[in-house]
Amino acid sequence: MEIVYDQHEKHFVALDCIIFGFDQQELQLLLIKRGFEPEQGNWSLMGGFLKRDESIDEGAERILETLTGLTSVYMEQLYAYGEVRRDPVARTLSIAYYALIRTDQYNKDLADSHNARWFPVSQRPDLIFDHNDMVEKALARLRRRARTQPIGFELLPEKFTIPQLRSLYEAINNQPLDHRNFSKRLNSMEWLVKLNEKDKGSSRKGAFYYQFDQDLYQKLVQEGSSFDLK
Amino acid sequence: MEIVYDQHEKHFVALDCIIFGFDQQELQLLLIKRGFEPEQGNWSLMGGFLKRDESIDEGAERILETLTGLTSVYMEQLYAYGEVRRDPVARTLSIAYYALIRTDQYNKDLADSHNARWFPVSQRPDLIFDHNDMVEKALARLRRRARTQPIGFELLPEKFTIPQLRSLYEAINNQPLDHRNFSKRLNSMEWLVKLNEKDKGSSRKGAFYYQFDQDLYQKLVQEGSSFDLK
DNA sequence: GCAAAAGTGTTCACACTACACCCATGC
DNA sequence: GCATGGGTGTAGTGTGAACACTTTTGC
Repeated sequence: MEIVYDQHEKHFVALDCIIFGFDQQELQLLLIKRGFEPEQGNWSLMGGFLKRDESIDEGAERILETLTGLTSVYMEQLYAYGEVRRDPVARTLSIAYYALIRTDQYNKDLADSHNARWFPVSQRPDLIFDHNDMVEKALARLRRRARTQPIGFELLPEKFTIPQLRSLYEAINNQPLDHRNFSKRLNSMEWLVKLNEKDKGSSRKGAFYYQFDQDLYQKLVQEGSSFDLK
Repeated sequence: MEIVYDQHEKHFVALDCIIFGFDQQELQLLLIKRGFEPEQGNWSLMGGFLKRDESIDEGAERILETLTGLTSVYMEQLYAYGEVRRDPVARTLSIAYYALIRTDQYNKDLADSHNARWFPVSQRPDLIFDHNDMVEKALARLRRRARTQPIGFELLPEKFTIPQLRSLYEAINNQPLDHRNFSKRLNSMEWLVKLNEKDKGSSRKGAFYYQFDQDLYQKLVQEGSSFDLK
């Protein structure tokens, strides 16, 4: 059957992952040091080639798992990069995905074995090929998404405090937020579940833990309410 | 040099175009009737295969030009589709693009020769493969973009009236707009240039023509102002 | 003079912003 | 008792939504 397409050319298709994390201070990026030419020794995104028997989503998940050991992670397709000479070795398309992971849950040994390291996004090194473009686009996308969809929680532990969440949003948008207004907005969100437990890590008084109620959120969305968190 | 990638598989890469137009009444979609198997006789998006010596953007432009004769059209990459069996003939990725064209400017003979036809988006036929998904995603993207970027003008003639523009926005969002509020908002936009000329086509009184001042808009954006048109 | 669409102004309510004070606790 | 971060309340302002009337012109 494939014969009818045989007049057309085939292409290498890579998948590159922009992996974001949060260390309670700054937004972080997981990068790998290339162990092979070209660009050996330089930093790049984690990537790999698409296989015949996997969808592109599956391919991206496989690559993320190879580096971090994680599955069931928030991941979203970012953009397809297809300049003719973007890869100097051979014509290769790349479909970029970005992922949000919890920095305390990935497999450090795996990451080490790939020479991976976390960098604060604000101090990331120059990357190979068009990977800098990818990171910038991912950042822009993350900023927009964090505003309109409840994805920030993917970067925090299950239980988090409001100051932690605020700190995350400050890191994502790289600007300070008024803590009273932020709390006020959050407290008006029905899907935010207050727990009877405090985090004493960052203050004497302690801050209450909260959880995101995914099910309730879904229900509220279906009823027409929407997420908007500046 | 290509040898280092030879262990990896190559893939067919298609480009599919969601082509939007506006007939002053409804948002339209340019579709083609398949002249070959599989799915012969069914409706689909205009598509084609990526060539070795063109970028994916160039490929999408080529395919649009093949059908419409148009170049320099507003086009944006939408999404990459890569389910393993999305194309029953052979494993083929598709990168979808959407385009906004002026329905009075395309080459009708070319379109006819491809068995193309305009459909109101609300009455579009069922499409082959995953093309329905593509159209839905394109519609969602168009709605969002039209709000935050001045791309609606791409669907109107150079000179347009405020009622025309409103009608376009009503068509895009499929909901009526208050004409006083719409005018008020528009009139507060500096980049809207009022001409000394009226369109008498749709009323006795006639409506003034306007133009979009691209240069001024760019300048205003750089000064930090932003576009927001509900 | 009347029908049909274009154009303009006002009011109201809500949401966002800015801003200041009290609370709980460990040392 | 004091320093540190957590938590709450209020007043002012600007933006968006609702809504009604006048204008122009061809017939």
